[in-house]
Amino acid sequence: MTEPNVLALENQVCFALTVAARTTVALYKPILEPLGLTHPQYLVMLALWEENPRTLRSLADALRLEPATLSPLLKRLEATGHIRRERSATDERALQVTLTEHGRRLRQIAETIPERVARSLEMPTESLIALRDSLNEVIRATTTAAR
Amino acid sequence: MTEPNVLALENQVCFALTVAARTTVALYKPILEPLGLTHPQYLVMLALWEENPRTLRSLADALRLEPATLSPLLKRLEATGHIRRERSATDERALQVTLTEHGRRLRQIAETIPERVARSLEMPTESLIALRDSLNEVIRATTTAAR
DNA sequence: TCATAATAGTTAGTGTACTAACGAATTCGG
DNA sequence: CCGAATTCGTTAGTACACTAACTATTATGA
Repeated sequence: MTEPNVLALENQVCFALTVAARTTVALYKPILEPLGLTHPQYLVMLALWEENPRTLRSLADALRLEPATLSPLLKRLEATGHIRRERSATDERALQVTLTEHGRRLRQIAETIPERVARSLEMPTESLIALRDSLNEVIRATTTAAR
Repeated sequence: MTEPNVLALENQVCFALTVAARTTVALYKPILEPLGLTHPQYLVMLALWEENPRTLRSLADALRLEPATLSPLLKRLEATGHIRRERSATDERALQVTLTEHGRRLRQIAETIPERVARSLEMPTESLIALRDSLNEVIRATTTAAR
């Protein structure tokens, strides 16, 4: 019995994690391109389809992103006509993000995306749900540890 | 029984995947900082500790990165004294990457990292192995689909 | 009330990661 | 053996994602 190599690239969860994230995002690229969206922008749209006018801070919390990361991302979404950015009337500090008519309409097309992606992953639905739950466990552990 | 929202952010595997990758990489940051390494640079070192003089192309294949991504990354690793970059004697096109004495020595310190990270994830080893295997399944599906 | 603290975004700078276009070296077919 | 195709890296340009430092606004408390 040989000593397992704890430093072997293929044994690292973090390596599998970063590669899987990259290749999965790449899978979305040709699907999202016709909608004029990148993958992070698509996640912003998902958050807005759930709750429509919401602040940058609210989006940053939901997406687990820093406001500084989201800021230029939202400017691009405004430039492509998906959203409007305007100061909140009640709190001048807050940036209110609102879907445009175009942005709202895109939802219908987007509704077919999850199934198309799941199909190309060629994994049973239960496996994908188990994977998602396992990833959420990782997220919980990593974000509480960072406190 | 309500219709499950297929577009809900929390239901997306791709969202869990990107967040988990980001938060896990963030976990490595304070650990790798004393070694003068970022996380992608650490992965390069893992690949080099497995096989020492190897070409940029070989590294790119092992790390699943484009040569264009790896190129500036290797220049930084050379600037920090972890590796040497030189043309192969047998094929002038190939860039041979070799660990420096410092780079080789770092391996001993690095050997404690996987256990430290696994501990802070607070997940049983079998769960982590299952997660890694599941991620590798995703990688296989996404990369063969891209052919 | 008025200085101070907290909160919301923005900007600047660093480091991946990708595609596309390119130059240089090698290989291969005729 | 010589021109075309292939292969190997590099460069340029775009887009995230982060930290740190900053402005502006609102809330707090002596």
